[in-house]
Amino acid sequence: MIIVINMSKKPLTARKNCDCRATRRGARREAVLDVLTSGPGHLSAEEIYRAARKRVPKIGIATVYRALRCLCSCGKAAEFIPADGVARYEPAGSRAHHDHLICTSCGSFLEAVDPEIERLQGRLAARHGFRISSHKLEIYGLCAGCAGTGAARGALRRRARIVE
Amino acid sequence: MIIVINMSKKPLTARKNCDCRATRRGARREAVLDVLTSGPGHLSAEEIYRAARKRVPKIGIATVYRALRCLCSCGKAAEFIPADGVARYEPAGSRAHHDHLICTSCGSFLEAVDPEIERLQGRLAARHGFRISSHKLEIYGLCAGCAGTGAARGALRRRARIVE
DNA sequence: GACATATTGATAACGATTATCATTATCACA
DNA sequence: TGTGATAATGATAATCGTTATCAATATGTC
Repeated sequence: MIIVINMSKKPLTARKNCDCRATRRGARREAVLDVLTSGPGHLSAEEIYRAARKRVPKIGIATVYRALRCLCSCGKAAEFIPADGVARYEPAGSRAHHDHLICTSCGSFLEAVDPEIERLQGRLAARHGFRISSHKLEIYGLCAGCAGTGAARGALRRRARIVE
Repeated sequence: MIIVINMSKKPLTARKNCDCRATRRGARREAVLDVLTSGPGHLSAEEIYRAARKRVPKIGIATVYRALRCLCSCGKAAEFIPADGVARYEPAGSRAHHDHLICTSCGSFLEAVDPEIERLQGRLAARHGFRISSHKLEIYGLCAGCAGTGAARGALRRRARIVE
């Protein structure tokens, strides 16, 4: 009997001592990591693909997905999935855990963390005999820029379609 | 000029005085709501579809999705999307807001709420000039039942595939 | 150089969800 | 009680982000 780990789902634990085989056609994976660390952050795979093609024009979208999975599994990148279900990626490892404030008007992502909230989550879990491995806190609303200036109309327009 | 709200995305605000047209072929939507309120909760659309067919055998999956969207938009149901990206639904309206503790071993969902965490989220957002409209807190880990008893192996097995 | 093997790009496949469309049931009204 | 208007339905095609497949290619080892 052979047990094959189903790699279609990302492994939960990070690989140890993985360099994403940087010396073996590594330009691709280094390019993806480079896009992550030099870009604005919170990019989707598609956006990363477009940026990476400027560095490695022949790179394929499949390779980008493979690189992202590899980078995530060895802790160099982190994935998170907001309410629209499209995965977004950010550099990790050297960066601390944080939560996200997501603007429903302009789509911007703010990073924030409140140590007290983190601590209370542990307390909440303990109250239910639950052993935390990770958590995800996403706050949706209007960012400072959009909250004042006709943001509601902007948000509405984004959800409406003009016919004639 | 006619403005058509794009119904392909669920409206953010609940419809007012919507009875989901209960008197107009309402058996379908009532059946879906009935599955939601009588079932174990946190069901996927597919699971709701299978349960609803026991009540209305000829119901189609598209109608289930339509009913869920309608029920969500008028506040009778609530949708949330965990890390696997598959939407899950629960009855709403009479139920208070809560967060989810999701067991990565057995897949069970616990509901919990900590007023202090809720309050601190407001403070965190205010610190960034952010106006909250909603939030999503999901805590992943092992539930009380799985935390002790060989849960790690169970979780691994769920992610593995037996070949021969 | 020759072979084994990891990586790649193109593309097919996948799965959850949504759109389309002809059909059917219900409503308002005569 | 017809009758037309219209909303709801089921079957199914389409969509879209993501993953699997597979032949081709680049790299490492001997």
